[in-house]
Amino acid sequence: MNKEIINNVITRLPPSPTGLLHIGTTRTALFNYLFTKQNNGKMLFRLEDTDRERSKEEFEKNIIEGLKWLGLDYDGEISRQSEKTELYEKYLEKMIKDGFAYEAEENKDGDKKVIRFKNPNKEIIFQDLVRGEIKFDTTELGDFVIAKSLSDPLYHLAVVVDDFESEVSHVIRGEDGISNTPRQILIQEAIGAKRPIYAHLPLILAPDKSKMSKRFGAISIDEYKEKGYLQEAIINYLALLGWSPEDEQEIFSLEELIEKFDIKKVHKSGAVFNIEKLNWINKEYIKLMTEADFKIKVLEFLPKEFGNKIKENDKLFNKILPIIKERIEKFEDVIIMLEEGDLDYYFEQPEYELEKIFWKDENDLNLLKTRIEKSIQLIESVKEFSAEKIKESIWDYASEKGRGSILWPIRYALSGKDKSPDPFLLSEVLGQEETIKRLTYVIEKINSTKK
RNA sequence: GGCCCUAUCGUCUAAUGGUUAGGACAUCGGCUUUUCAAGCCGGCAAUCCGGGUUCGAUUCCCGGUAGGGUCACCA
Repeated sequence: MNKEIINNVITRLPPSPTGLLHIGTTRTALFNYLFTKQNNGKMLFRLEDTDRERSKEEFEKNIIEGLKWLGLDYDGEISRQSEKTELYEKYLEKMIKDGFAYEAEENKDGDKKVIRFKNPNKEIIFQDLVRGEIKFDTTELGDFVIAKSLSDPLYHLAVVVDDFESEVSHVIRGEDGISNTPRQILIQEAIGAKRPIYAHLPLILAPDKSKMSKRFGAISIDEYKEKGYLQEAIINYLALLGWSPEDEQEIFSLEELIEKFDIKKVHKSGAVFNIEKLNWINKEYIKLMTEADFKIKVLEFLPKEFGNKIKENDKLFNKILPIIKERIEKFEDVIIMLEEGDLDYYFEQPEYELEKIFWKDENDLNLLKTRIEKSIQLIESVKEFSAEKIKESIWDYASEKGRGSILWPIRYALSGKDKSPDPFLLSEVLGQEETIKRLTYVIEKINSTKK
């Protein structure tokens, strides 16, 4: 890694509060953050809320809290464009005075006027950190509108003034900002602002390769949070969309990303968002969680009623936790486990039909009874009730009779499910007493059918 | 449609003017103590097409095609 530290880096995060924190905005924020941190720079945060109709306080809050949750901290105070109309007015007046802008009738019959930029109609060439040289003939842009009135500035004007006033050195934004760049450069030249260095990031694409939109399910960070994705996993996954390290490492802490990220190695083409890979990464992070953290998170996702049941059986719950950990890739899956009845049987004797307890096409009740009785005997003899010891006690017998013939019924008696953890682990978790109780229950069931 | 951008397995990607084109996710198969999960091992799978430059191109150039972005008194 021989990237040189760039001095006086100032980047910015300019979301407009017209929607929830978007996954694309987040990725842009992340790349800005990584670039800024590795150069010891500052990342400014400003809300582009010049559109008062669409800007909402709830979105503002959502974006700020989302970034905080992800750990993407910005420097300094939040700046709001809606609070700086005098500033823009000053620039507008100057531009008009200098002949770079003019007031114009909006339409033939309009009594309303707008302020247009006087387009010099020239070719703009700019260097992009990820794309190289980009050329643009601004003629086709015409005299575009930069403000509805002196006190009502529009996006392009506000962006340029703000970046200039706050001495932004690097503009790192999505590829959809490329076509805005020539306009903004034109305005920069008109107000005598220095041109920042641009880097346009490839877009995150929906599976059909189009820009991520509402058509694609989850696009707000909130939704991922609600589904039980961890912030580290989201960050990690997003970092790998459009960038890759020099080696084949896949799991990174934020610190490692800051160290290894290289904006010059950002790709040019868009990347399809792949939930499967996110799931995998999330699971990797779940594996890394401490038991205590994992427990808190599971409890957070479980319904209250079930949570209460668990609290009364804390020791049992602690034993189930590793089983849950192995089976989920995001915390929402805990709810699925619960709904599918994969949690209940730890806490209460499961109900099931006796026929289901037979291994494959066996069907001899007497034989089953004998085997269960023998199994009970063996399990009763276990002193140290661990999965390993339980297995030892019953292994020879099971091998002799056919493992499925013995182990399936035991497992079924304990879980009442076609699918579950293995019988030894189940026994250990339930404890010797409960295990024997559930096996005895089978005997009772057999006896009652015989009558 | 104009302008701009892009093009390696299904997806994220690595690499190089000469490689068996590598990895990860997904998928398929096997193993691991009966089912499941996890784990381990293995398989399938890609350089968009056509020219040119070159001894040699996936890599460089041009064209085509395809995909995407953008064309507001939104940001």
